[in-house]
Amino acid sequence: MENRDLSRILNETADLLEISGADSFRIRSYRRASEAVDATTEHLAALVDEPKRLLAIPNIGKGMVANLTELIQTGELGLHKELIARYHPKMLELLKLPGCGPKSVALFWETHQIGDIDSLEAAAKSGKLDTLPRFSKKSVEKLLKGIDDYRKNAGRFHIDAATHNAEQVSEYFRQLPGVTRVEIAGSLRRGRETIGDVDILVTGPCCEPAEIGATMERAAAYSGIAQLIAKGENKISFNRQNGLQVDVRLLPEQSWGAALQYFTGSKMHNVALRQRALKFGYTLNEYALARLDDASVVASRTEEEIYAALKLDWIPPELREDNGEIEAAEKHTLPHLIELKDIRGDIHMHTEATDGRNTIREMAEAGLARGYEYIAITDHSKNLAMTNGLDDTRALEHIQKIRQVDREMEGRIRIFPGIEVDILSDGELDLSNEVLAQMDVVIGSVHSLFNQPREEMTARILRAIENPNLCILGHLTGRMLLRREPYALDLNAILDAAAAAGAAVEQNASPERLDLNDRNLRAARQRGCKITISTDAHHTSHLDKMQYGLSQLRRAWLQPGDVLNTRPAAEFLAGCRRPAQQ
DNA sequence: GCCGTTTTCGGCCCGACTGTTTTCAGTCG
Repeated sequence: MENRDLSRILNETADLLEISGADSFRIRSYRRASEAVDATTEHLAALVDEPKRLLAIPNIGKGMVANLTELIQTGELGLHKELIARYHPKMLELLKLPGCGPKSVALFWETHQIGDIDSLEAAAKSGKLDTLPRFSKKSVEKLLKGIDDYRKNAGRFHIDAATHNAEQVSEYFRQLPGVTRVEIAGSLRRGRETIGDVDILVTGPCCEPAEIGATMERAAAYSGIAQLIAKGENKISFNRQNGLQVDVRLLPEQSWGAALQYFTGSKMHNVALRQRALKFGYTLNEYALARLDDASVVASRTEEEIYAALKLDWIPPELREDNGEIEAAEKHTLPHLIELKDIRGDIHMHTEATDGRNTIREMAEAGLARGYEYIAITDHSKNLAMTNGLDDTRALEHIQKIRQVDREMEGRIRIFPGIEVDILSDGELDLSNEVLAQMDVVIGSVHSLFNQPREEMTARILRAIENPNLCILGHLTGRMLLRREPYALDLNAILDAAAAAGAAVEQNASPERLDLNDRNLRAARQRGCKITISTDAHHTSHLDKMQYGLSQLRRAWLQPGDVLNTRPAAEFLAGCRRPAQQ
């Protein structure tokens, strides 16, 4: 069992305990344990015979070791199972609805035995909920809207979970006899932020007619299959434990390039490419680019050959959306897309001073290990009381500590003092301007405004942009979680104001909170808005998430120079200084 | 349920916002 599965079950147990009205401190213990398991780099299932090492993990005590041992040995947790049985298997899904917390879920269950979204929707529509305390017509309407929004995203997975699963499956196929190549295709290869299902392509001598039957049998024997959906001659489909569907195709080597191109998509890109093929007197499908007249193969072994035969440069998968990439490939004007190695600093991270897990020094070492030239420490401000956010006094002390560690690192990596402040309901920031002026990086966040009407919220952010101490707008669209629709705000007005004021907008690379999608990013660049990317790391391991946010930047055709933290330290700092201050 | 004790029981991050509650519960971060 993987760490993330252990972590998930502990977290679900916490949710269920919360619905059952259990002691809040016990619930918190399960959540902390879940986080601790997720943050551990060691494979915990391998430590099942060494309880002392499990016990050494912070927030894992005797009770949790027993829980983990049970989970690893039996694949189940008694308490988790018992609570699910008491309620409904789909009960936890209700918690994913916006504004629907444990108290409401418990109320729905106690009054009407509602345990899944379909029943909740039916009850809401029939007026059954109107009699419940705290449920007016308006709140029921809001609930129904939430159900609609949720369904739009249901069944989709964040890019990191999909990548993790796809890599595990790929690993299995790579070690099968006669396999020479395994590649992830589909929307995951194109770097979409959420993924409906995963496409994996396999080729090698194992896929020749004499071998393919045996190979398919080996594929079906994979232990990572939770539920087999279909098994044909050259394609197998199955669900993973978490419900993610994976399609694996066994392909002959000679049509590898055509298949990779075809199954990478997107649909619109492929349509445009096939039209272009017709103009040249060719036809394109998943097996080959071939002549229309005599069906002879023009190209099929590699993507490069196929694009070249269509008089096109090879197009990076992230651009294959029929957004002008074919014209650019024809004129040799495709952008040199930004890459991980272009990023010189991760400029949004938290430490143990607030809700991070590591020290300033540990974050700096982790940044150094990833080859960064600088980082910015941006802990929370006081408005986020739950995180022990910094007030003016503590913020000033924190600046001193950050500068001290900066000196200790002796130039191997620079550490800039910063802060993630909250934009308050009046558009002010929640720390004094005297203190903010001493920070190199001030990120303004809209944590507490998420439920505002569009005009209100936009006005508050516009007001905050007027503050010259604000360098970067963070969490801008509020897509903090997959379940939530973006904040209702006038993004264009905000981008215009930010561009005029010299403030940057932030792409948060953490997969569950990719704030800006490719369209937003394109709009930002068109307006000449500064753009940054960072991980919002709360743990050293989170720094690895940079790659996921990067694919959105690539999809927006961004080049290294478009992103502020691809610049050397001095240029980056100059970019953070607002014109009003210069 | 975890942790750290002036060690085996008591403490454990809390403020802003919303809606409908005329005084606060629920949700969120």
